[in-house]
Amino acid sequence: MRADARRNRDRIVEAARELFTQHGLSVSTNEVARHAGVGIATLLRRFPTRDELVGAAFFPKMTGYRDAMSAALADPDPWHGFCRFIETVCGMQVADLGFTEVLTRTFPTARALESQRDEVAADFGRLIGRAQAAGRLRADFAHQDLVVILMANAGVVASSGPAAEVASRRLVGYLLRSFAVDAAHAADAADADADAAAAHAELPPPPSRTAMYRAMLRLRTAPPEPDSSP
Amino acid sequence: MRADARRNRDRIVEAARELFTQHGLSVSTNEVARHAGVGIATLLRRFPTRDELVGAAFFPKMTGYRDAMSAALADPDPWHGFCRFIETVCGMQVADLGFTEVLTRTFPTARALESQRDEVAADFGRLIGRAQAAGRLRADFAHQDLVVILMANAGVVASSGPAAEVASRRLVGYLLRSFAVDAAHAADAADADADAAAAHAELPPPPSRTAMYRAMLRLRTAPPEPDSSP
DNA sequence: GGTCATGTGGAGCTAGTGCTCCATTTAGGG
DNA sequence: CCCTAAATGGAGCACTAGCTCCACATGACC
Repeated sequence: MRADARRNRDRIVEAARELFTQHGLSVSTNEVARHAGVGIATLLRRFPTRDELVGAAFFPKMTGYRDAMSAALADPDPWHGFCRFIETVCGMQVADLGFTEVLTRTFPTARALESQRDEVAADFGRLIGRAQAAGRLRADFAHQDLVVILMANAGVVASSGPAAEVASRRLVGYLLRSFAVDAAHAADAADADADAAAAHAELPPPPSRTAMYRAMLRLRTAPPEPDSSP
Repeated sequence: MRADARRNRDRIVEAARELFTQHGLSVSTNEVARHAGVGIATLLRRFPTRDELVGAAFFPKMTGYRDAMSAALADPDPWHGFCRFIETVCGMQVADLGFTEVLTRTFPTARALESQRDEVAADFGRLIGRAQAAGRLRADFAHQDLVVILMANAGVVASSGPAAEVASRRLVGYLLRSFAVDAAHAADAADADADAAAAHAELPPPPSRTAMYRAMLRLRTAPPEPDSSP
């Protein structure tokens, strides 16, 4: 790759990062090119699809996301680590309008981005397990709930403008309180899980993992029947 | 008003209702006119601003919203009424993509719509008061939290496609659990409020009412200083 | 320093938006 | 049944979007 090409590529990514952060993913391709000081053609040649541009722009942020997970798993207090992770990630959504959307979608062609997301998803299972084993996270918390949390927080961030930070904190505060095992029951510790689940059977079931994955692909239709005939 | 004009007006409102429900408020004016079988000019003459069209299209839904509040206030069990209201309204969001947005915005020029919203807001204060007095709703629940809930649920509905119903129920389940006074503390009843608030001081503060109102106006900037000099 | 593959920018295409203007049609009171 | 005020619809305006094409320029290897 020629030096000037590399330089332009970097300028495009930088411009995309800035604009996406401030205005969300809806920013037009033209505007990114203009802001980067390059022609539209240059941008389009480098990033033929929007997903690739998004992937390049948010790769560093996604690394930050993974780091938040590493920190959470390294926390000696599993429940504290769990809470910190949720708070940190929702805070990242508040600070970056584009990342808010990135966390509730999936971009299949941006492989580097998605592989980081997958790592976090895998580790999230471990984080949940530790917090539940410690008797602090309710047994009815499901892996899929992370996506629900991120979508809910995205809604608050997208709609509440300058109040986003306060409103988001409030939502996260409510949710974490709901995920925690009641203080009154905490003494029973680890083996209280079954009890807790039974006592709070009113909690509606989580969506299936595949349903949430399909949602993140922005597929608006039900999955096709595996029937071969029309 | 001539009979054919009235007929066309009704067809426009009906078309808007259908399209907004299925695809959200982003549907173009042209498309509404086409779907209604009238010219663009006819639509524009009847509804010079988008807000007026939205107002006309969602007036009946807003009446349903008010009815949900009436039913909640009529419930002999204040806590049950409170929960039913939240569940019903979030269910209305799931069933109608346009209404989802209507509930997180305000449309100052659509007076009939907004006056119904205001009534509900006023009654919501009463609903909260009753549920708190009954010792079932935590004292730290604030009036403004309704908007936060609606925005959060809107985020889930907007992003989770066919899984919206399940995901929304899950979110609402978590939230209601968080709003409830702990079963362990419930015995203390009404005068436990102060205790409950103190014991759960970790809950972040709610956004101010004016901040949320400004957010619903979709004002993306901080309020201007009341300073007269530039 | 010459050469050419590599890279560039913007004019130009299509498509869709909100909105205006005006020649034509039509309802409905007399 | 007729006549006019009321109502209509679509062509036309200015704008923005994504995306393609191609004449031109420039970096880097020899």
